[in-house]
Amino acid sequence: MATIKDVARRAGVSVGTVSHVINNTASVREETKDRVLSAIKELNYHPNSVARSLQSRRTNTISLVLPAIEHSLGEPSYLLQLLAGISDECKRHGFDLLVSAASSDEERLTIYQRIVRGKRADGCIITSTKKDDERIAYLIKEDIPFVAFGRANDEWDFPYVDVDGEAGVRQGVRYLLDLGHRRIGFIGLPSELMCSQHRLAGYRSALEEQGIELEPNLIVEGKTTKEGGYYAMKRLLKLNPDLTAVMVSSDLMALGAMEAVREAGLSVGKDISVVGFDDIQMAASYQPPLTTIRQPTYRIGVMLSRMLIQLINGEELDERRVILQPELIVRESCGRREETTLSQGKARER
Amino acid sequence: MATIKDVARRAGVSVGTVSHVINNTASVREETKDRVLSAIKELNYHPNSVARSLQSRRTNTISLVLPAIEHSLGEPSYLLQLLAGISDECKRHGFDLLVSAASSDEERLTIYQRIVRGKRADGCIITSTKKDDERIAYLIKEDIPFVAFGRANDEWDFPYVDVDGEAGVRQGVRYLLDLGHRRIGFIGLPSELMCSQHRLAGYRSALEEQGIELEPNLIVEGKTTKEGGYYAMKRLLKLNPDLTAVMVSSDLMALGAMEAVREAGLSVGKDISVVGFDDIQMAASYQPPLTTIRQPTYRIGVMLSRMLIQLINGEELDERRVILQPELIVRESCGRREETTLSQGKARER
DNA sequence: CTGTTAGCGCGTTCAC
DNA sequence: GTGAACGCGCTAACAG
Repeated sequence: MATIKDVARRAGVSVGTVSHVINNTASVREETKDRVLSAIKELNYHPNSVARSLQSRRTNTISLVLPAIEHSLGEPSYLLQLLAGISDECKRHGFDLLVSAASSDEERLTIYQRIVRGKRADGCIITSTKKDDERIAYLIKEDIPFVAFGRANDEWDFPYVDVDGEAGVRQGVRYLLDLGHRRIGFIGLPSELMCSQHRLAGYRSALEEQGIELEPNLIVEGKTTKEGGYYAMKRLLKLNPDLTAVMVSSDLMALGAMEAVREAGLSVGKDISVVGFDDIQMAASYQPPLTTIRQPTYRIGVMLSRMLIQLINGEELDERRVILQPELIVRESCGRREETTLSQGKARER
Repeated sequence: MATIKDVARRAGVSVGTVSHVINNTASVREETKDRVLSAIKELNYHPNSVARSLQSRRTNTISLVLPAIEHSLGEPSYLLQLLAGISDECKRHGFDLLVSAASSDEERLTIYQRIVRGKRADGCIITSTKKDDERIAYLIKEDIPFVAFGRANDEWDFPYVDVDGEAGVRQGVRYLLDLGHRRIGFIGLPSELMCSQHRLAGYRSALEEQGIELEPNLIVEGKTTKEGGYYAMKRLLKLNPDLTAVMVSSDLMALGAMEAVREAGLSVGKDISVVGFDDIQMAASYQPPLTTIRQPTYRIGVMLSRMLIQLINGEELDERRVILQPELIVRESCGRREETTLSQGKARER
């Protein structure tokens, strides 16, 4: 492998000159520049990025630690879109992306420490934040550039990108209200997750707008799996025989919920309208296709990447806290509440 | 940030000694070793991996270029599982993983060149091989360590991992034969793809085993999308009114095929049995759940990673060409061909 | 404009 | 057992 010295020797100049023509860091006479350029070509020379990094104290690399991929298969399309956004924006700025997968939270922290202290990357992106996320505590303490996907504890001040889950759910519930539904259930996420509150708040505010009183019986919580949605829906149906619609906090759970609806001998979209959240890939292919709230996952990735790189470059951030708006995707899992539906609803009280 | 010099000064020894205790590269007196160790701790010192890489001419990093992620959403779970396998095995060997996404083939090549010539990684993994893959040509020419997921041109000799698509399809078709089906269609992939031939061969051999003659009318080809499967199935049904089963070369296409079956007023699993290939996440959740051939994607990732690292370490490869066996996953999209089905099949000839 | 040289942080001889 | 010195490939500062 040719080095800068080889090029210098071949072109009959010094290494300094070669460096200058490579980096445009000083004006070099046309003729010598040409000599250098052709020497580079002949030797098939490419600067060694490691040596560059050592000298510049920059790796031009950012790090991303994914949550245990094999276990989070609930949301593969989501992770991949995020990755695509991050990666594309990295490319645009000449950065590389170091990806690791961790199975536990402790392991994630270990990885960050290794990567960041070992100077393998200039900064990192963290996802799935928790309220008192120890990674955030660590990164702030060590003064390491990072951007988070998701909010956390209000005490900490750090740059993040998040989706407006409240507005998203509000849109979904408003849509159900517009279709004439009044008995609308809500299936929430486990409360330790940062976003569960936001989504519930959206449900609340949509109902309040219409002066509809909140009923505890209409609100249940489930695990973030298909099964979680299934059991949550069963409970909901049992508690509320007159239910005509449900807002579910995640598509995966919505899939389970629809199964429960079918099992109860009811029809999704006719007897019970269902709205999900995430717009996972399966949502569109399911029978019936699921109406849901789409997160701009790719854009989130782009924003995360862009902000982190700005941070690394010492630039001022345009916005330190970015909240992106989700979008209602109307498909076929919802229907207008007809009078007949109502009587039918009563009929199944047995 | 503390360097090795700081540690040496603090411990009252030379940098050489510090290096020795860190890397266990020479025996050091217990007492001095302790002094060094505590100096390391006090200074919160961590070796700079960039400097190490420069010195050792090794980055302990491998590179993976994903196909245009946002476009290949057909198979998100597949990519993620592969990534998980690669990443886990990397971790086991102390390697990091550099991930990039490329939208076109030319871009992929560019990325490999940049990463490999710039010595950002010690080797790379390539996926979705083609018959005359220019990346393979390049990597062989430049003598860069790499492992491919998928076979290619027979002229080239390089290490790869692949799935035995032929055996997989054969299993699927045998299963259909065991259920009594005789008029079994085949929906193939675009022929430029390396795996399309293997899968077709599996179909052929399964039928030949039973002495069933091949009929060109039963074999169609489609694009690797849901729509591709949809149109392919329509053609198949039109050409063969007496069809009772179909082997589809990809789950995504199988989903489309099932839609076409439904649209023709037929029932999947009853009138027409369908077998897919891949076991994408949606396969299990679909109505009806799809019987399919599962690729050991995670294991493939592990193998790729392990082989590449062996290559980088200059070790002899246990196997240079690894073929992994896929597995038939029986779900509900197939049924026994009853006599009634046959008459029903005739009935729809109009 | 171009050449020389001193590091960047570390591993590694080779003396002692 | 330990230390001094050199080199990995490159950039940058300074001379000329």
